[in-house]
Amino acid sequence: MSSVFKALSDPTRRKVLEMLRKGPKPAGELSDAFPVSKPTMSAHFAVLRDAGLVEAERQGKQVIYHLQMSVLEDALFGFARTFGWERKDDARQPSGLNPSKETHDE
Amino acid sequence: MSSVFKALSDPTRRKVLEMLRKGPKPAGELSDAFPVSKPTMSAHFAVLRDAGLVEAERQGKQVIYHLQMSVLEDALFGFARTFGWERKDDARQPSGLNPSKETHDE
DNA sequence: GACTCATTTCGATAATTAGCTAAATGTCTA
DNA sequence: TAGACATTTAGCTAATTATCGAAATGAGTC
Repeated sequence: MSSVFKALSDPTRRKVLEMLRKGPKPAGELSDAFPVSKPTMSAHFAVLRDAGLVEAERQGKQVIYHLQMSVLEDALFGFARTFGWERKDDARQPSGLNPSKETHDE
Repeated sequence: MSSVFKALSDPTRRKVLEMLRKGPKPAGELSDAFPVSKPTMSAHFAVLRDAGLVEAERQGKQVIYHLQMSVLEDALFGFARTFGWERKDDARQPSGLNPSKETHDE
């Protein structure tokens, strides 16, 4: 959970996630949208990957990044829920499913 | 917005916010709940203050910290909304009120 | 196999962070 | 005003972060 919020604490990374909202995109296309070097963007991707917020899929020469909505969802609303907030259309699995979903804090 | 997520990226600070959920508490009482020094906790409070997530009120010798729910709410759901999620009982002000509410990103 | 393209890894640097102890500040009480 | 108490500031260190250019890797193409 910390790693997700850490990932979200950078505006570049938040914008990357927003770009991926519309669908998977190659690293290069994402990188081109920001005024920093490719290696720097690659480091940002690594932070997002480590937080589980995106997944990388090699496709020929390119690496395609996919947004993992559920991870974002779980962190955001999991935390919000401890403050008594709920989201509309809460369609979480009834408990019993989702065996070891790493819900623990830290 | 970055500063809020940065503040939330530390488990100690998240737990402080959760403790404050039940009501305002003095710095000392909050500090005693964690296995780190008072100065370290004071630094955590400063991060939370700078993010606007808490406010400090001097009351005699003590400093009482108050949770600013609305700031947490705005950051969490403001971001969630860019992903198409909504919160139950969304009672935000109809637009036109809340003149310069600092909604800009970064 | 050599070239090119897309991306990541390496190695470096500057800035930020979390933590500590010791010292300073602010406020009440005797 | 001298203590005592609650908290913060100062000064330090070790670890992490964001950034870069250069080099390495992986995958297709000629």
